[in-house]
This record gives sequence, structure tokens and C-alpha cells, in this order.
Amino acid sequence: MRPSKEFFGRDTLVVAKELLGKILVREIDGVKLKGRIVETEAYIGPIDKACHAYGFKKTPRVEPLYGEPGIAYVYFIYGMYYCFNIISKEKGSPEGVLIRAVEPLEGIDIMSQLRAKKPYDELTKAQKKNLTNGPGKLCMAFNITKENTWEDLTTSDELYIEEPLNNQENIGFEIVETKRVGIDYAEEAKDFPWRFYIKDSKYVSRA
DNA sequence: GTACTGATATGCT
DNA sequence: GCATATCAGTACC
Repeated sequence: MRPSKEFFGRDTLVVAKELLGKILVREIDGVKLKGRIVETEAYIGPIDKACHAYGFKKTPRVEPLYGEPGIAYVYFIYGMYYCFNIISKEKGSPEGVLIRAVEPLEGIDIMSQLRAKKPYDELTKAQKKNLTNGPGKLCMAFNITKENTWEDLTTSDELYIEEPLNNQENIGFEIVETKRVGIDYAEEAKDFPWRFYIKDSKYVSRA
């Protein structure tokens, strides 16, 4: 089972919170990579100075933000890195959820090769910890590029979200709400508590 | 472990 | 020209 269009079509803050604990699945040439989502951020264009589409601004890059809920928006930042977002709310509303960090579950050796060009065993301690604990890093590890923009996560077989098993790890975890990071320029919007992560997870970008 | 620096696409002025 | 939703490498506690 995977979340429906209705799941992503709800309020952005609700979607951001409920994505925590779900599984991000990436299939490359029939090989599956899986990671548990442990950190997200909400971006709500109409009222959010940190959002690329603040005040219904529209440029070629941000077009996907106005698209159907459940599609991917992957943008290129600082000339080197990608960030992966999922569109929420209804079509025409420029809102989305940035996936900031995941916990590697399956295909860890492939992720390691994509990130450091080495098998997981040969990574340093720091490299193991840094495999997917940041927006640019998880895109490298999952081989997500701007080619994946517009991909529909509710129908795609190569990039989608999966419901987790109802085991101990996935029920009853605590969600921490806090301020977002890396957006000091956004004035009052920088203090909005729109960053969510799973308490005590070792795989978030910042505790 | 923390502090500093450089890489450089995209959109804004 | 200038700033940014970042990361890796290096230099140092």
C-alpha cells in the first residue's frame, strides 16, 4: 500500500508530520533502495518567505509547486546539490514538504557506492553517519535528480512512498516540532515551527 | 568533535 | 553583480 492522492492533498503541515516514519522507495534498474523518513520541513508559498514560491511567485523552476499533490519537486541548489520535495495541498497552491533526512533500510551498499564510490564496509565512521542525514545527501544516496521532478509518487514505480509495517519502531515515536534551518534571511518566517523530526533518531541532520 | 572555505545553477536587482 | 531550502575537505582543538 502507498499513500493516495488524498493523503498528499491535505494541509501541508499535516502531510509533513504524517510523512515521518513512512518509507521512501527508489527503484533503479530493478534494485530497490529504501529509507525511513525521519526529518521533514513544510514550505507554504503564500505566507512563507523561505519558500521559492513566496507570494505566488512563479518562475520555471518552481512550476511543480503549483502542480498536483503527490508529485516530486527536485531543485538544484548552490550549483551542486539537489533537494527533494513532495507537493502537498491542492493544485495551484504552491506548498510542499522538503524531505531533509532518512534512515537507510535497504540497498545500503548501493547508497554507499553512489555517495562515496566505496562499499559500506570501507566507509569511515563519519561517512556512515553522513550517508543520508541531509537533503543534498539523501538525493545523492537515492540517485534523485531533477529528472525526477514531476514524477507522480502515487503512480510511479521508480520513486514512491510506502506505508511502514506496524512494528514497534513505527508506532508511538515522538515528533519534535522546531524552527527550520538554513533560512536566516526569511525574517519572521524563520521562526515558524515547521520542521519536524523523529525524537531520538540518530539519522536527522541536526538534533 | 568544531570552524572555516570553496564549489557554482538559478533567479533577483 | 549578488544571494541562496548545502556539503566535503581541511585545519585545528
